[in-house]
Amino acid sequence: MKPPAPLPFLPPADPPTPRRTLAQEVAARLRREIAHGIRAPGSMLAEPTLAAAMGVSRAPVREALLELERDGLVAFDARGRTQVCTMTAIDFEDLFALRLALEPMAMAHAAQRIAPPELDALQANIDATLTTQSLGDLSRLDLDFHALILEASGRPRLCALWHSLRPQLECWLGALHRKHQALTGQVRQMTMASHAELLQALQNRQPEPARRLMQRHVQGWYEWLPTLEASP
Amino acid sequence: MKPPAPLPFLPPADPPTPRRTLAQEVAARLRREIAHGIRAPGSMLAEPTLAAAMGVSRAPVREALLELERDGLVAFDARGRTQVCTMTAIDFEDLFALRLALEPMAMAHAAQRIAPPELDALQANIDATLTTQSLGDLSRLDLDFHALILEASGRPRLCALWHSLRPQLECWLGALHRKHQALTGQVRQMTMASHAELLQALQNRQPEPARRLMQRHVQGWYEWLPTLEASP
DNA sequence: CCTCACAATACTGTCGACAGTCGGCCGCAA
DNA sequence: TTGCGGCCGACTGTCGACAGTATTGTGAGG
Repeated sequence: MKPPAPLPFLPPADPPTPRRTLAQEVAARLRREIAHGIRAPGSMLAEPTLAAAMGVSRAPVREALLELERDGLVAFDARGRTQVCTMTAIDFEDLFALRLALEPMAMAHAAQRIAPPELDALQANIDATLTTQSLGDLSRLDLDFHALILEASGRPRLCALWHSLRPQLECWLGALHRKHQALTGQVRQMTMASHAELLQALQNRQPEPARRLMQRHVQGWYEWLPTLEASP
Repeated sequence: MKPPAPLPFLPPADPPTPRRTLAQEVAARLRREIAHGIRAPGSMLAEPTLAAAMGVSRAPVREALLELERDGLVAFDARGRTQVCTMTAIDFEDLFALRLALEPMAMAHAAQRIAPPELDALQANIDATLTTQSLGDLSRLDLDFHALILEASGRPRLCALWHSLRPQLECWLGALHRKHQALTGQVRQMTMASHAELLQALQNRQPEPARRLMQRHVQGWYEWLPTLEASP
């Protein structure tokens, strides 16, 4: 049917995971909207309304809402209706307590088995941090850095658990950043210094010092963030 | 309209959560079938087949499969088809490493804030353990005991993370138990003794000793289970 | 006998529709 | 004016159907 046409130039051809389903797109969009505060905590998400707004049927929307519930961004009431979760100070503590349990462990594992390409990716992340302009980009790179370490730990469930917390972290940090855009430079400085130390610890390949360093790093954030709240 | 009829006898009236949706029932059934080994690891789960087998349409089945994926019992390939996960020795280590990170932390929190009704529930669990006949019942009560402690910790996310691991634990323990029914008595003895110690530690309300005890308890199981494997 | 092309099959992702149910609003009566 | 009852609307849970696509079996040809 087609003329010979011997691959004029191969099309974009990134078949690894272009498997974007509508449900995933809806979920990604809702995640962004929640993280950006467009969907306020406590507001209801009705399936027909969302479906109409996004030009799809209810099926992908329903699937996306189930995914957001897994992420802890929305909750279903007894009658199945969906509501954007509200983050309290207790949730904040809870979240960081879990980071404090999971990330040092991942760091110890990663120090034992990390490979050069992964170290390069971490270095690239630090380099990219240099040119960020907004706190939004900065915190995305920050979480990416930690995600790389989790993946380098080689523990799939550990990694999965951390990723199930990430959307809530993004949501929390997003709310924080909308109030403190002015601090970008200072935060970037802190982040880069800490991450460079973490990278160095991974290169040294000693699990225990690496674990302790990550413990201090997360603890440091945990103790520093409330000071931001106190001084708007 | 009605004659006086002063509440002849109030109907079953358990409106707390009879909100069983078809998707939840399908998910529960599939979970059981996977834990019991009826759905072998690696076997495919096609939506139309399952829907026909259970007498429902594809919609609840699809929702149930998403839930099972969240539980880590099934996985989707690149084309969206569903496959029962296979558990390897690495997965086993992974799972227990996470218990070792989460449960001692929960134990420390629970020791500080547990209330009498929750202590009673733990005692009732230990009592129920006395009359169990099968390893299946035994491990369900065992996991219930730990779940009660997680809930008593008052950290919703910590609890949610642990619950996301539970189906995999049930699956693993189920496979183990089908091979070692003979050991029920011995296992019951060990479990009851350990759980009584844990309950005592909670009553003492001291976080650090409680944490260390739970650490030893989980570590003990982690080191004991492989010896079961070695001596069938 | 092996290989290649084609047809038949099977499954996923998505859509629109329907029944059941609950909350809210309006009107009516005391 | 206030309390009550019935009607309307909205939303969820579920169903059946369709298009697109990859897989498998089959048959023809070398």
